[in-house]
Amino acid sequence: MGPDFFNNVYEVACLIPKGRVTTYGAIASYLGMKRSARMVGYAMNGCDIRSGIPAHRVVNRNGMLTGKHHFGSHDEMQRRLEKEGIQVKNDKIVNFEKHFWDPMLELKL
DNA sequence: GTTTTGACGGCGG
DNA sequence: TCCGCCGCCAAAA
Repeated sequence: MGPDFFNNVYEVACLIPKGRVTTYGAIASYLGMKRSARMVGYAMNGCDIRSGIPAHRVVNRNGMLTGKHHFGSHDEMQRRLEKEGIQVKNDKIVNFEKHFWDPMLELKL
């Protein structure tokens, strides 16, 4: 794990399996900053969409694509998710719980 | 320096 | 169930 929070966020994001998604809060919790979910979002804001970080797999706890405006076009995030087999309706992931990937549970450290 | 602003989430009414 | 307030904390203004 890198020394700074931002890099840790990026590392975890890259570990999200294709076709799965997680939340800002789950990542924050995994990094020991449970109450700083906003910082995770802020960190993702700093990441370049072209850097290869699958930021589209990170949504808020309701499974809503709140960060879609940070992608090239408004439907870019949704398109990427659907491309991985995740259905999105009204900016919300269908069967969110089913696709949810909890780093705390899968990585456990 | 201080103030505002979020890609959030928990809790109370 | 739905809605709104509040704590969180780093960056930008």
